[in-house]
Amino acid sequence: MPDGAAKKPSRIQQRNRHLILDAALDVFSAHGYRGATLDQIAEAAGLSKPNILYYFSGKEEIHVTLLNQLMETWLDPLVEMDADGDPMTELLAYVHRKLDMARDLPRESRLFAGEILQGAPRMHPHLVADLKPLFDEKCGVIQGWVDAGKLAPIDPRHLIFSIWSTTQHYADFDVQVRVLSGDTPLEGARRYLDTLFRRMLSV
Amino acid sequence: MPDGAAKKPSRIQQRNRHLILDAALDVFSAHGYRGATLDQIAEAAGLSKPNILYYFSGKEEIHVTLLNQLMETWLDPLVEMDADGDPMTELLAYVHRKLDMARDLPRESRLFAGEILQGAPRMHPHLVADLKPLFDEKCGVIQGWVDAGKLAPIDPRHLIFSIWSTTQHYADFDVQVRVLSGDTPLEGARRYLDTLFRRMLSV
DNA sequence: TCACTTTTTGACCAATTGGTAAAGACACGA
DNA sequence: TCGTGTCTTTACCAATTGGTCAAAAAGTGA
Repeated sequence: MPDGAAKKPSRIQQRNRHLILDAALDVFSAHGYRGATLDQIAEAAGLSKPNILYYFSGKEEIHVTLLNQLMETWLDPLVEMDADGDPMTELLAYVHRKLDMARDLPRESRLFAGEILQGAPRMHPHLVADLKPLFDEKCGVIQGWVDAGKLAPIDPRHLIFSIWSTTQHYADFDVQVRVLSGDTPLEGARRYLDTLFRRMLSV
Repeated sequence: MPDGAAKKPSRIQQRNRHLILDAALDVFSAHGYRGATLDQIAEAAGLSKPNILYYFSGKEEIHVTLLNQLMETWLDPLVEMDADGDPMTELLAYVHRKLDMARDLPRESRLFAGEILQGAPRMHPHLVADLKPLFDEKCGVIQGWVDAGKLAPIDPRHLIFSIWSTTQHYADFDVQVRVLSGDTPLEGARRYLDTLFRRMLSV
C-alpha cells in the first residue's frame, strides 16, 4: 500500500464507527466522560464491548473523536458571520443560528458544556488553537462595526459570551427549563432573545 | 435519651463534617458526581476513607447534603428581590448579586450546573418543590411590574433565564472565558450586563 | 485513675470497569 | 470453492472503587 495513505474504510467500518459515535454521544452527553461506561456505549450501539475496541483504541479516543467533530460544527455559525453584512442583521442571525443549534443538537451542546465545566481536560488545546483565533477575529469585526457607529458601544467579548450563554442555556439546562416552564419554550426564547439583543445593539 | 431528638454534634463532628463537605465540594465540582472518588475526597479532607464513612453513610449522602445546602444559598438572591421596590433597581441588583455569586462561589455554581446538565438525577424533587414555587412567584411580581407599565413588556420567564445564564456563565465556563479573555474579566462583565438588562427593561 | 463512649485505622471484599488475547464467523475476489 | 483478510465473540484480567468490620486509639466525665 502507498505510504501514509490509510485505506478507505469499508462499508461496515463506516456504519459501525457511525453507530458507535452516535451511541457515545448519547452516553457521554448524558453522564459525562467519567460517568459513561464502555458497556453502556456498546449496548446503545448494539455491539459488543470488544467490538467497540476493534474500531477505537479506547474510551478516550471515542471521546476525543466526538470533541474534534463537534468543534467544527460548533464554530460554524460564528464563521458565517459576515464582516461585510449589515451589523444588526448579522448579529441577530447569529443569535438565531445558535438557538437553532440548541434545539437541534442538544446532545452536542451538553457534551461541550460538560467538557468545559470540568476544565476542558481534553479540549483545551483546541480552544487555544481553533476557538481563540476565530473569537479574536470576530471581536475585531464587531469592534469595527462599533467604531463605525453602526452599533451601540459595547465590549464585543461580553456580547459574544452573552449570546453563547443565553442560547446554550436552553439545551444545557433543559431539565430546569422544563420544570419551570412546563415545556421547552423555544419559540418564546426566540422572540425574547431577538428583542434583548436588538435593544442592546441599537445605536 | 429523649425520643427522636438527635444529640447535638460534638466539636469534632462539626469540624470533620465541615472538612469533608468542603473537600467534597472541591472534588465534585471539578469532576462531577461519577468522576469524584471517595479516596480523592478523603485525601482532600485529610482524613481516611473509612473515617469519611463514619460521618456520612456513603458517597451519595455527601453529594445530596451539598446539594441541599446549596439550594438555600442559590435561591437567596432571588428571594431578596422585593416586589415593593423600584422594578429596575430590584432587577439590576439581582443581576449584580448573581454575578457576585459567580465570582465568590464558583464551585457551588459548577456543582449545580453539573447536576442539572446530567438531568438533575438527585435534585429534581428540589427543583419542583423549592425552585418552581419561588420562580412562579417572582415571575408574577415581574409580570405585575410590566402590567403597571414600569418595565418594557417582556416574558418574565425568559428574563430570569437570561439573567441566570449570563451570570453563571462566568463561573461555569470559566476555563473558556479565561482562554478567550486572558483573565476572567468580571469588572467588564458587570458593566456589560448592567447595560444589557438596563436597555432591555427600559420602557 | 478508671470505665465508657467517640473517633480512627488497617485489612479486607465484591462489583464494576477499561482493556486484552485468541479463536471463530464472515465476506469476497480469484 | 477456496483462501485470505475483515469483523465478531467468548473468556478473561488487573486496577479501581464504594463500602465493611473489628480492633485500636483517643477523648471524656466521675
